[in-house]
Amino acid sequence: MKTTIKDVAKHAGVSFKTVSRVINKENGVAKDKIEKVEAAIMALNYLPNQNARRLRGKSTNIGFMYDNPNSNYVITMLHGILAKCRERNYELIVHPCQSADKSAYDEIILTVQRSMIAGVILTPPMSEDSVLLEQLDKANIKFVRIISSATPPQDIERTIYVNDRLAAYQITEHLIKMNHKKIAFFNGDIEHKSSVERLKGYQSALQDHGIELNPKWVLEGRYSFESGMARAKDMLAYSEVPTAIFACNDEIAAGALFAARMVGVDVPAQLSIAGFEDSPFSRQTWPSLTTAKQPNDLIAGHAAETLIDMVSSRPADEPIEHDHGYLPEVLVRQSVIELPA
Amino acid sequence: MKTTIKDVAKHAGVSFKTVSRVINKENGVAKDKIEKVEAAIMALNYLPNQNARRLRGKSTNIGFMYDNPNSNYVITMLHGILAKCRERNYELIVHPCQSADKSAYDEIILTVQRSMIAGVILTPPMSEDSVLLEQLDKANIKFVRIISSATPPQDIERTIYVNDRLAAYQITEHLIKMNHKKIAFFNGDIEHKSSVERLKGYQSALQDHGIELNPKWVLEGRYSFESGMARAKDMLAYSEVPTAIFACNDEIAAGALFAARMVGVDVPAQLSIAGFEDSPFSRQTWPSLTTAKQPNDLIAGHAAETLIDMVSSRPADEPIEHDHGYLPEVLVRQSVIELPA
DNA sequence: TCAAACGTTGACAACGTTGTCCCAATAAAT
DNA sequence: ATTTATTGGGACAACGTTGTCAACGTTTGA
Repeated sequence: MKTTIKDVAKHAGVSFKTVSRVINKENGVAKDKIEKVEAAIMALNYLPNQNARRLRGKSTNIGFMYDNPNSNYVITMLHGILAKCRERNYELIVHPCQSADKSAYDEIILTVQRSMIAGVILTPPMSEDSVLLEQLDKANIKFVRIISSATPPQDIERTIYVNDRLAAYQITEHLIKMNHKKIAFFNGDIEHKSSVERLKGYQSALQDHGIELNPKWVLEGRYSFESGMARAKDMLAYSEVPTAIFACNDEIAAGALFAARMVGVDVPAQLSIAGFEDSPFSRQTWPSLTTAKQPNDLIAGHAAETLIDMVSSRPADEPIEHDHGYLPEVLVRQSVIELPA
Repeated sequence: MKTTIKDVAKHAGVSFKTVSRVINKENGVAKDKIEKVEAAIMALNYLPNQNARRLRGKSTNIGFMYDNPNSNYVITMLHGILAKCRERNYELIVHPCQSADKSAYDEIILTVQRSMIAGVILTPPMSEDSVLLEQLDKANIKFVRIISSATPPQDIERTIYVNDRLAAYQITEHLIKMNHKKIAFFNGDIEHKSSVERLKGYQSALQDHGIELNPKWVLEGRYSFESGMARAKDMLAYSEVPTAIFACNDEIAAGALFAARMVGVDVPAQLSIAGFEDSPFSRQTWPSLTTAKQPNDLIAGHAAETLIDMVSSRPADEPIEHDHGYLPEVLVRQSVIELPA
């Protein structure tokens, strides 16, 4: 038998409404009663029934929708979001989905409505699909999204952005400073904005350092080990082989590493490889991967905070500045070697 | 303005209770009315308010508590559980925790009570902590746990078990069949029952094949890359070096692989390495790891199903047979080589 | 001294659903 | 024809909370 607000009221010798006031920190309750009520709450180990609360008032659920095969990314985001939810006493509905199947969108919207979710957090690639965003707006569902962008997006109040372009620029620049001039780029899924951004960063770094881009060395592909392996195998059979590969993420880099080993090319002695994302295994390959680390926990926390502020309709404490978005940090490890000048 | 059950009733020309009956598939409603009500539900795009439902009736939340640093494991379990939850119309509260900090237990129990969670799913290592289990029982919280065991546990009705011992036996046997006789064992966290079980499997495989166990080759450690690397570095400096390593999981194996490469030992030519768990990266190391794959999605789904049956207090459809628990499957890849007989 | 104002408190309705009960209409049995 | 089951469906309470409003006692100002 659960203890209810009325049990507390009886125990404290007040009406149950007064107990409600104390719980919700409304003002207009005498101090001695507050103490009595709090004592009663302690004594009875009372916990408000969230369902009743939600029935009467507003929803305190938010959703996390994702369509990303990378476990590590998802878990990091999840933990960042959960931490904020606990802090703010919100509950999280986790909802993995396949955005490939566009009928999934209806299902998402249905889920949101059914679960009385106040708003959702979207991550790439779903966060970049304008069809989905429009549908959400039409269904009047609030959301905060995380995207890849080099400049503040228009809807900055509900968008957290990560400056992949600048980070890719820095990685490329790092390769150039190590005297690499023949630098290949292995792209990820072209539908992901991050891959486009990373390519742009690569391109402008080359340009700024007066290195001509060889289009044969810019390879399309996917964000997968297999893609990296296949592209590297192709490329290593070229008549002119680059001295370095900038892979759009660590999986691709690991695939390239694997292929290099298969055909007997030594990394980094004969070929340098850089990745992106700082996946856990990037530290554990041989050689370990030079890569860029994204502060995903911070990003997720920020997104959750923004969403909760939005749906609890109280003004955000102090709008967090985003002058340049979140900037991944370059991690120098062993897979890139310096060439003689 | 949300549409409620009464709007539907008005639209269908029946009382709202009848609508409730239709929704809950209670019998005692004429067919024509059922059709009318269903049409009205469609027309108004009505969705029952879950909070009101839960307030009146039982909780439809279950919890997933975990304390496992392995993202891939967690995500796989999560998805297995979520799939069942959707099917059965339950909601999942995800709750990562640090079981190291024993005060976390109170917090878990508090969370369960606050969120009106009907029951929780526990994974190793938490699922093996008798203190936690006792506290849950005392707090009258239902749970289903997943553990490592070679025989059916006493509380079989709320325990799903994975036969790590037999799988480890099979991996070891595989090594023996490849003519390895000097086989080292790199253990994981000794507090995890899985590591104890895997060690036992290793031991009895050796015994059954008349190979004497060299205690110097059984090394304590943790379930981590660093542990595998350190142990391998130590071991490769021994006067007598084994021809194969059976690592308690893939991370350890990857660490050993890394160390071998560091000191110039060729894998698999000079040293075979087998892992355990089939982590995604185990396919992507060079050479790819021979390992054992656990059917984690099935296991998680089974756990969720068992728990939901338990808390919805309806007898399980047909109790699923577990004669020997779930058996991981040996995956032969490249990191183990056959020795001349 | 009385009225107005204030701070404090409680009675009651409402949220949207499900469970209980009971009544009406029909079918079956006498 | 009358009674007895059986079925369908409605009225109402209940779940545990918050919002609204009125009433209370006390202080303040005229």
